[in-house]
Amino acid sequence: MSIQYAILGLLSWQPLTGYDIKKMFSDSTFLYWSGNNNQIYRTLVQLHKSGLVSREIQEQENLPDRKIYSITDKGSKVLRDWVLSEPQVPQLRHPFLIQLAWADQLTDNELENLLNRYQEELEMQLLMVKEQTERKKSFPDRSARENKLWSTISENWIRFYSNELIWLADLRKNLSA
Amino acid sequence: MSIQYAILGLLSWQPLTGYDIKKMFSDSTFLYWSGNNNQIYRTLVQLHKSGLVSREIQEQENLPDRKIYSITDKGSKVLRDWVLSEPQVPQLRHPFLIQLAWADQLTDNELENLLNRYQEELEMQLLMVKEQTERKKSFPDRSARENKLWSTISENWIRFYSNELIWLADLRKNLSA
DNA sequence: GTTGCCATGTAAGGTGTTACATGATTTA
DNA sequence: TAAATCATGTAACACCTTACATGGCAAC
Repeated sequence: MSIQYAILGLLSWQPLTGYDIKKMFSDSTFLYWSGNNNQIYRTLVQLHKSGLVSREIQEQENLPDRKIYSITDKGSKVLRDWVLSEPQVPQLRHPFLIQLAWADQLTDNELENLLNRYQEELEMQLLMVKEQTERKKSFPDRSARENKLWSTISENWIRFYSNELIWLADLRKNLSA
Repeated sequence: MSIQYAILGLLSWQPLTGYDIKKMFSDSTFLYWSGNNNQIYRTLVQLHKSGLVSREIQEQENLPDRKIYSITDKGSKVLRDWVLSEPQVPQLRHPFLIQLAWADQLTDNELENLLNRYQEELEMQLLMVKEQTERKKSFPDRSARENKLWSTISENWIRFYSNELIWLADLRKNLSA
């Protein structure tokens, strides 16, 4: 899946500039792209070319013009079709498991050290996601059902890191047994 | 992280051809690359150029020569350094959450249908990972500690999909409440 | 007689990243 | 006076994927 549907989704709420979108990406965990300029600005141009978004240009003094993008009817339809399309299972890229796979060459101390460092990383991520959920002001509130959906999405990430910590604790137990 | 350390890891067990490696990738969940030719054969050439692997060529009649790659001392060192390097938190690409994020426009029926299809996908994946763990003959057994590490790695994937199913059930409860 | 396995490789393109570039305004 | 924010964009390249190409052998 490419970034374009995520952008269409954001625009389905409100008109935004590329800069706004970029910030929303980097503030959000579940919109998992880095939010780099290259991709966002190019995608917006493409969406505009395909008629899925419209563009209003606001001139500014001493700053580049603001280009405010809005979703079109066609864009809304494409978004809806995508939302109804075949759900994909999450893709997990887990380099740490690959490190572990060949970690038998390490001493017990080195291995323990590795596990400790991984645990720290996880705890940091978990904290970050929790904070994000608290703030969450970057996105507007909507219907009751939408609020449920959104809080369940945050919950998904929190559980992911929590479960990973549980798994890690079990790994320690298993190793020392 | 790129595919090269995974390949070095496989070669740290035994000499292999590109074709062998390709099969191991496509048989394995946690080596999460597609195992396509282009990447594997090119990476092997690069590893060879950098002196991290050596290559023995076995001629065959009527078939392309087998190129059997083995890890070198230098390669073993590089692998070890990588295993000891800073663990990275897993990268989760979860397009379904993005679908859900904009799913408020759907009717209750459409949403339920979407959740059902996602559940089916998850159950299929879970089955596949479990079967893989049962078979698991593609990789040789080693020390007791290594066996622990490997079974914990499989366990990580099984839990991931199981937890996702639990989360999905909770989402249903939450929506109907 | 078609499918799958063995074994190599190439072509083309999609998707994503980091870093570079500009330049005024506000904040610490 | 250094950094962050606003706002656009480009360059270069890393990584990964699907599909194409060859061709013999074995199995069903």
